Amino acid sequence: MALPDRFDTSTEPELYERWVEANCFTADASRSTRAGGDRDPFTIVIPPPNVTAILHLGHALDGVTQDVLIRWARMRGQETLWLPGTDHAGIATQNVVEKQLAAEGKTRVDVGRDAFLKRTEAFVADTGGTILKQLRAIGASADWTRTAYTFSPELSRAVREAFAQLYEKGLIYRGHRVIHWCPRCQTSLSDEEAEFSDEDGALFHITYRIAGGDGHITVATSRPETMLGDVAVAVNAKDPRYAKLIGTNVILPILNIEIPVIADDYADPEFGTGVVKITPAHDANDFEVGKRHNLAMPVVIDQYAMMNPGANTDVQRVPAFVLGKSTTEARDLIKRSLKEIGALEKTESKRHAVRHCYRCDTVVEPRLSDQWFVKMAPLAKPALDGLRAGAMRILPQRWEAVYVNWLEGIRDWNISRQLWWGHRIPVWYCKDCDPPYDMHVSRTDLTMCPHCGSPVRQDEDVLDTWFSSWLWPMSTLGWPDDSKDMKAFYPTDVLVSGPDIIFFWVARMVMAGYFFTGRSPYHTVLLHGMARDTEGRKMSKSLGNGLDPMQVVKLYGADAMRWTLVSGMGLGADITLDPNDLDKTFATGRNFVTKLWNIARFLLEKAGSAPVMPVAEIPKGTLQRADEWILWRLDVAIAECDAALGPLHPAKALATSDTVQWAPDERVNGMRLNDLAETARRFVWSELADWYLESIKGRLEAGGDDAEIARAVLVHTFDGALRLLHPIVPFVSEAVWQQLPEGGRRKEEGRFLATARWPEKGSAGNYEKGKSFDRIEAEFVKAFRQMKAEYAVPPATEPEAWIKLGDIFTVSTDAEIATATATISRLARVKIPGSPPQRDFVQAVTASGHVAVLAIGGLVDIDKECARLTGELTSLEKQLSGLEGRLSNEKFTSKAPADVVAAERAKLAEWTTRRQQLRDKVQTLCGG
RNA sequence: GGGCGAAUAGCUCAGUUGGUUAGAGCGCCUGCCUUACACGCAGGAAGUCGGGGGUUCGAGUCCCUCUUCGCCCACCA
Repeated sequence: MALPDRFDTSTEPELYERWVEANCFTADASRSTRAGGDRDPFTIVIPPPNVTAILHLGHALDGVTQDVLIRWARMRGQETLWLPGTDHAGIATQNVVEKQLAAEGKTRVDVGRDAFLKRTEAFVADTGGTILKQLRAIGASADWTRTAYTFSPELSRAVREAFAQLYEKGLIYRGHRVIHWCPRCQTSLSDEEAEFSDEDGALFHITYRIAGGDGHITVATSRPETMLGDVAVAVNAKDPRYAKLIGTNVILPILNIEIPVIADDYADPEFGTGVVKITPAHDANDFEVGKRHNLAMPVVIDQYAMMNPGANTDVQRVPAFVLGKSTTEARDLIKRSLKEIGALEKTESKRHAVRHCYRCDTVVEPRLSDQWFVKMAPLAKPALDGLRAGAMRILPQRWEAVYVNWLEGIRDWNISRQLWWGHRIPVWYCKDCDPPYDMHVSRTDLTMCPHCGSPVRQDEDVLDTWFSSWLWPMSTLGWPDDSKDMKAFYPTDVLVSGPDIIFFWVARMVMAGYFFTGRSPYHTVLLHGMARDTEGRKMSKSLGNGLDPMQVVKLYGADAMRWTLVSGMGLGADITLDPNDLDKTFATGRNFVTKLWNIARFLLEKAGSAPVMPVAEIPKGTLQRADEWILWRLDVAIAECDAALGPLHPAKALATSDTVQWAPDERVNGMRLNDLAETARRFVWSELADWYLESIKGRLEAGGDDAEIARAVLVHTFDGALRLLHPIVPFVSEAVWQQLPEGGRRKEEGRFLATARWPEKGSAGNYEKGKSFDRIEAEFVKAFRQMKAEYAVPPATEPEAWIKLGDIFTVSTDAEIATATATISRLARVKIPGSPPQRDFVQAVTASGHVAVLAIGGLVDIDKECARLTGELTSLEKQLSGLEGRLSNEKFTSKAPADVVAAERAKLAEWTTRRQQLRDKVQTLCGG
């Protein structure tokens, strides 16, 4: 059957549907060895994208990486599960819907909580999940029968269970403190959600007069507007400048009220003036100081970051001239006012880190409020121990330090959000009960108080989105139930993600895994890099430098994109792509896919589709040297691909055991997808297509038994190549594989390459002998081609003479090759041998054992050829003398490993021979 | 203020525990539309591996230092 000229990428979706219909991606829990089956499980849970997200390049990178691993594991015969799903994405989704409302001139408060939730649900039902369809388009071989959603009833149940368990063990508590508050989103944020960025600001030096005395002290602050909430100034007790002031009062400018000077180690004598103003309600550190000294905590900034009096305001602390102004306006007004009353000593400009909301980039306001927290230190310990014990590894390994550092300094996690879209906190309050019965944590909804029967009301807040995400590897498999999937697939194997969510997600999942199941949820964390543009900027929607993966799929096909991404990205390294030149950026992948397709076209057109004999059944001795060579190269490629991907599991991981441990020497092995790409490419293109395929053209045309052998070897090796390539380019490899002639292993397997077996080295025999073909390639063909190009031999020149060199191709000793080389050199004296085009080379290595030599006597430039040969000889002699020096150096021979020395000795012999050959050549051609 | 990463051919990047003459893709030059492939074939040019020291028989690889970029963390007002 003839294939079309090009791989029609518009057929990719059809192929995908066929895989799905054949259940290629559906995992069977009962086949897992953990559930009594006969296949080791291999599981990856997808980092769930936001339910309303559209696929961007980051997702594509993440998805393709996982898919390569998943497809590889599947071919390795594992019971493979890639569990897909989405995240309800509390703040992000709520923001989108709020924006829609804003466009209609409404706020969420206008529509009310219930209506807002209905609307958001409808919005998610309508637009959500787009990204999952897009993942199909890039070939993601996920098990869609298990698609999960963090806000589904099942996962919501897991969330409540987790909350309840943590609460019951005293690890969840309600705290009153200063937290990060986003005035736009109107919610608190965790430390991780409030991201730092450096901004130009100023340090204001403000004079506080000493009450009832002379003199003043100077306070430095970057946020003068908060002085309205000052209740004290702090100095360090060890600071001699201020020691005698401790216990006295100073006068807070503008408000003209007296506040005490207190001693606290928080004041750093080295920084600024050594005096710190204390605003307990609007700064997390000041809050701690305030608690230590039992200070009042007047609120002067409201939830919208406006200057307004709030709780604990003992006097009218917000004067009319700033009342109702934003903090930024207020900063200016206060500054002006301080200047007027002569209290502003100076301002110095300074860059400082300002926290921003990670969702809307609004400057975060520290705010005093009641929130729910998770006590993290007890959870962090097993996660640290697990990594140290080798139960888990992070690749690239340098990120392990980041993980450890964060866990060691971990702080309690604020998990309550003042949002509507999310898991409502499963706490009910009873008005009629006295403490401690006023608060009830429940796994089921409560309508009445379990103690007094009074009506109860549920906590208004919802949980941080990440509180559901951190359960993902368990909740998606059925936890808290002892489900079939939990048994069969938990713990999972690899987690693939970007390093930007180590804290948000990766580390927290490990903590949850240990706390709720006693085990790490995965043994390997693979962190890939990010996509950047040619200026090194991270690709993002806001910068407008994004690159739409769907556009790439449309233009070049999913495989071309996958190939470009995989082959272009080293372990953990960022990838640079040019969003303005897609043709150039994806040329690598597009060209490769086309090449693969064309090899298949050749195979089907020239070798036909009749069944071939299994290579292992070909009688010994009937294989040509080139056959053995390509079979040997396939084995080499298989070994290199296996090394690139490394072990599927730690060697010490027993499917049914609770202990998993990476040995130190295997801990950094594998996961080098770009090496897989490079090796497979080299094999199929540089070796199979460029050399082997060219060499058998004549044999195929000649027909007969030898043609059958060539066909069998061609089909076998191309089949092997397709298997190695399939994880990276699933579509084209599958499409081509479907057309391959029947024969050998393929016949016994299923209908899909997607579920065919990963090739094994040496499966068809031992072809080490094929190595000698390398010598032919290097010694003769290349030399011919070079000379031909150098002397500009017209390609159409007909071979004038055929020289019988059959023995050259049936022997491989150095001496015999030397003889052949000399023969050709002698000929060069009168007739320069130019290489034939590849087609002719084919004839050279067929059974005829002929080499074509072109007669171009008139073009011979003996001087030029002599110069070239002499140069080569000089260079070789130079290298040889270095080698001789090394080998006569006793230090080298005694200290270097034996195999290195042996290799050098072998090289010496080889080079010496080559030197002799070159000398002979020079002698013959140039007359000495 | 700490920590991490990057610096290798014009461009984008590989180079696993130190060990042949440092590789690939794209681009470039020469010649080819050779009956699978011009998204291709053959040949070629191109790198003092950021600078400087050091360890070693041997350094792109290990140590120190400097320079330039990038990232993360941190309660310094």
